[in-house]
Amino acid sequence: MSQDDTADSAALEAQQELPQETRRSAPEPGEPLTKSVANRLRDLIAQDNLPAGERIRERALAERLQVSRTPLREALKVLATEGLVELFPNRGAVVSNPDPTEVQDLLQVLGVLEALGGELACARANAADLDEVQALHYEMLAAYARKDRLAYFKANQQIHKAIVAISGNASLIETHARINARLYRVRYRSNSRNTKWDVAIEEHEAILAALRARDGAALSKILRSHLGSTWANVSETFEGGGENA
Amino acid sequence: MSQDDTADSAALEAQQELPQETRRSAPEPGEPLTKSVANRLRDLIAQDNLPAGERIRERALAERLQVSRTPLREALKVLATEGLVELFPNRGAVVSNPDPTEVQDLLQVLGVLEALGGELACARANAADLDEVQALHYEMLAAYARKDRLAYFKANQQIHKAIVAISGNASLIETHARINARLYRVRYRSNSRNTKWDVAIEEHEAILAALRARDGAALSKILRSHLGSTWANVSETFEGGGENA
DNA sequence: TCGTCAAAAATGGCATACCATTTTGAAAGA
DNA sequence: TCTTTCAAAATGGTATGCCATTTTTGACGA
Repeated sequence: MSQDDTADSAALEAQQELPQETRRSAPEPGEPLTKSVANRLRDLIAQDNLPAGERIRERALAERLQVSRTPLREALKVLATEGLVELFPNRGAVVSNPDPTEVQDLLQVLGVLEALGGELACARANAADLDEVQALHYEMLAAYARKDRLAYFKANQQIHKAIVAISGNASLIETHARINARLYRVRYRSNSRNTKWDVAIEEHEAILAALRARDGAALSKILRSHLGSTWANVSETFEGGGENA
Repeated sequence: MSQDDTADSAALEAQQELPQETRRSAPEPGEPLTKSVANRLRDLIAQDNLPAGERIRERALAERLQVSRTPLREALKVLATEGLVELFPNRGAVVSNPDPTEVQDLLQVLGVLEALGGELACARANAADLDEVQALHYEMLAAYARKDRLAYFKANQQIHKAIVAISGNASLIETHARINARLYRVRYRSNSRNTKWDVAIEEHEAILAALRARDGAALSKILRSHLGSTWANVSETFEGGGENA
């Protein structure tokens, strides 16, 4: 596990900074335990704190999370529905570890979802929306300049999320987030290894331009092909080192 | 509730014939109760046997299904994740009843999913695939000729499902099915009321032609606009009689 | 040394019990 | 008659216990 050090240390960093802007340090009062546990599990999975491919022991994990098995089991069912874990009857749960084909499929779906998001965003964005995306873009450039991979990755994710959010289509937003969550770990690893940031930056410039020009068709096209580049990066990761079964 | 009779009697018919080809009469041995219960609930919801908008009593429903609350609750969490029911902390679950905006959003997403499905299907379909879709198309025409709304509806659904299935993209197939499930009830109602079958038939002819010609771009476009017609029908239903809160 | 197999331990599946919150409904007051 | 109140009932949330299945293990035999 030589060249994984970068990825792993970055993953360690991520333990403090949570994916997206989901801080779940404070479990709101009155919030059902099941929901809280599900959120915590999502974070543990995204940050690779719950080893992918390994069997999940309900009793042990329940104790670790300081809850009984009931809410934990309910949460696991939810995560299984979301595709983050797989359930094997009478044989427990395992954190999903998508193979290259699955990742490719997921990216393809994500592509058309973002394409739709971009199309709608061009039609609906107001000035504040555009400014916010622009701001996120600058944040990403800042992270790029500092070669801060984690910050870069997160800003990048937020830009795509923001564009989809502008669409105003609740179903699209939710579906996009769901697919994205399933890809999070893989893309994170890919990001921490990949060196070709330049291409992505250029594509993002084009994205910004199309959005500002409200050219829905163009933005749509760019966003879809943008995920093509993502696949190019991710697939390298697969070829490179497959340290997880 | 005058003009609802047609819809309701058709819904009654549907109680015997299950949506899609999902017959769950025989719960396989060894299948977890939670899964089985989730399946049964999906059917109950699709067929309007679980009144939309009404509060679900866990104890009562558990008794009705002859299981304890534990697997029922686990199943409800799953259905909530799928968007088929909504959970209110400490206040139980309710069968989701999408408002017009939600339906529009869902249809929009379904549109790009089917567009992608069609594109991929054109590239991957083999002779048998094409023949099967053609067969389903004829079945639909048969139902049309007999004015058998239920059969027509189901054949229609199956055609779209089949095209997406040909894509071979597992994530797409799953996401498509998930969104479709959320629209099932609404579309069913719309189908049983709507009189303009002709348009849909024509569009389906075009779909078939594009698929046979393996014209991915064309099929993609048709499928997306096809759901525009669906929205036209469904929205009428909303304007017409809103018998459910 | 390796494979087999049965007993024991561990695990997941499900039911039940108990608690906190919500809902109900009847009595009291305006 | 319409509110308000508050206690009883019902409901959802969580923990625990038991059972069936699976996994482990170590003794036995090839």
